[in-house]
Amino acid sequence: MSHAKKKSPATVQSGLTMADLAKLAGVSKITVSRALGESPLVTTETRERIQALARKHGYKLNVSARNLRLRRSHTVAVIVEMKPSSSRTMWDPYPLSLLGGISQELTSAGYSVLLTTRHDAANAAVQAADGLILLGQGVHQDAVRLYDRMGLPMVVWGAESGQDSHIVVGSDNRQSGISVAERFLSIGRRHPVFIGNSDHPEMAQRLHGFVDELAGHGIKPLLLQRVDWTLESGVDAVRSLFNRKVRFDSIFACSDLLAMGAIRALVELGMSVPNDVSVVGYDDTPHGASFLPPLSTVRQNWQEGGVLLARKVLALIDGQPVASQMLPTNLVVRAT
Amino acid sequence: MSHAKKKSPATVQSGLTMADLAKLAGVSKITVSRALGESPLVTTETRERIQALARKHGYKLNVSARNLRLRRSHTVAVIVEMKPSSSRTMWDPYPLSLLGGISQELTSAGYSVLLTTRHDAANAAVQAADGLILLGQGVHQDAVRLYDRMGLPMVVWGAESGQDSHIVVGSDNRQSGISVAERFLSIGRRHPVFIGNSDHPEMAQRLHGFVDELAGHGIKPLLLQRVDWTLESGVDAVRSLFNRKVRFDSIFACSDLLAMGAIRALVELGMSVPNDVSVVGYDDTPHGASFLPPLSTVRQNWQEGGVLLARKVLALIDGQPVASQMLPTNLVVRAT
DNA sequence: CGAGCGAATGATATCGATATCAAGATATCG
DNA sequence: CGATATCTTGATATCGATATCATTCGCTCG
Repeated sequence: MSHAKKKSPATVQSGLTMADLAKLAGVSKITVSRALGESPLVTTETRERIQALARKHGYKLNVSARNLRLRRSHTVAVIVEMKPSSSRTMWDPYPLSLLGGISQELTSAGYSVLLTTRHDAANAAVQAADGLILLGQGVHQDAVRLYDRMGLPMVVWGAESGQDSHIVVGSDNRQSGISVAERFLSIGRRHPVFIGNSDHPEMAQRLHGFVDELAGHGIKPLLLQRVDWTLESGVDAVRSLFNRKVRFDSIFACSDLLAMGAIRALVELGMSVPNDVSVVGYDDTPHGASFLPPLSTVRQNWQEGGVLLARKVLALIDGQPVASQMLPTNLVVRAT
Repeated sequence: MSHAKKKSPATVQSGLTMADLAKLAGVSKITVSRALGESPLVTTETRERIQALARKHGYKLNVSARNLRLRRSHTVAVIVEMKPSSSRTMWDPYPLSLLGGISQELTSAGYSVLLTTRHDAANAAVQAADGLILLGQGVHQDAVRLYDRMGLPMVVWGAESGQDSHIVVGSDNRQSGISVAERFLSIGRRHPVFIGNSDHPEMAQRLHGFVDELAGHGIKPLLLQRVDWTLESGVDAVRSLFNRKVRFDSIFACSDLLAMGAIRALVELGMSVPNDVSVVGYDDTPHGASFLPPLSTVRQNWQEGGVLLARKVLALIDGQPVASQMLPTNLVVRAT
């Protein structure tokens, strides 16, 4: 019966199995499996013969079958927080760069990248994943905890919260805050303002670094809480400072958009950047570099972050010990 | 022998199979399969009983096993062109929005989204996919052809080239060009300039629409070829126009960055926007909306595009007839 | 020269789900 | 009331790869 499968080789879309290859090579299935799997159990000669045969006939491994037998999916699920509207995350470039790094690293390790949004993550395929990478979960610590309970190897992009059981990879937000503070101090600024959302873990870290470093010099910055990271929000923030007649000479904004908005408002209000007020943004977006005046900002290395995220999950899957890690950032000093 | 598997239910990580469920319910595996698969072949009563049991014990379908048996992967591979450096595609927001739409639609149809970069696409998992979606392949028609040969259902984001065998979904670039032309004509502009890369299929379509519509009014726009879509490139373009003493009164730039660069150069050269020169950009980036003056631009609906891409692949996989489709764009008239 | 050893290969069972066909239970009809 | 149609369930084979144990063959060494 099983010999009755006479598929015309070109008709059926590459329906070549190991059994077929085995017959062609005059060996058994298992030998084919070993030959293709670089097992040392077969002669170099047979291995090469079979590999050549496989190449010639365009043999393709059936991933499902292998995964079934091996009881692993060779898949890492990447869960991205994507809000449906034009909110920040949706427009921000960073997930894509991160994704690039992740995809590159995982694929070259023979893993697949399964992309899902937070809402869909109950998916059977996600639950079958060998590991999990969470992106953009910043505000949703509860979501993180939810996935944590799935018991899978998991790495999260974001800020270290100290109390979490999972591995975190992110930019060194705290150090960023310190660097900006140092910069402000070095150019003699004494009345700094921080614009951002302190409820957001990553921004909170920046704030802490900023505050702590300044405190060492007896300076207490003003926190201007802003939930939106839009340009308008930056404009608005500076106006409110002005209306409240607050004295300030430097601004650390948590996004380039906020920073540019702030600068615009400053200029409108007759102040000079950077003479009267220094401004530093965050993210090093292309707009910032071309802004007038060119924006000083903090740059994160997304690509490398993605690679690191991937390496950590793989190590976890492999049972190796893994630690959280924060990537250094660069303070890019331009004109502001 | 096969009865010897006594796994302690809590120890093994959710190692519950249909066979286990069957034993618990006192039925056969196949009945469980049918009950969970909403098959009409089982009584409503048993179906519900088994579903409840499955929920209670946290049963999880083994995707590999099902895919193996069904000879399909229930997976659509999304191949994204991601250049390693800080090139446009890397930073552009659009792939993420597209990805959002794709992921949403595919996941809710029970499919998985396999993310890969162009380089990794020889991957076994990709070749096992039931369908392919290509993003950001704009310039690389050769790449498209390569995947086309895999013989999988395939949908490409981009511009319709007329000679291709595959399905294309994209924004109606040609209509966009027409709309901008109409706009320029309606406000009495007679010396329009197009800034962009005519080698890029999507931009070429915009150019054609633009040129054709203007030709109907006896006007021939000037094409300013620019490979980079940066702000600097826009500045540079306008300067070169100025140096060549070209007369112009309107600019259609193929990206918001180009447009903003152009405007900056215009202002520097003492011209007024929009009094002397009208400018329209492309993409409706958040920066553009907040630009001073607020940028007029063409908006594409990425999210919807993603959903549409997904629906088309699914239809193709399903064997239904499918046609290419171009999504309408919106000309957002602001101050420029 | 035969026991014993290692290298290379193979036969079989198995991973977990579903298609197919068979069979038992129940209902319907003349 | 018996026969056939319908409904529900089950036994078995199967998808394609790999782990395990068995087997074959050639070779070394006492």
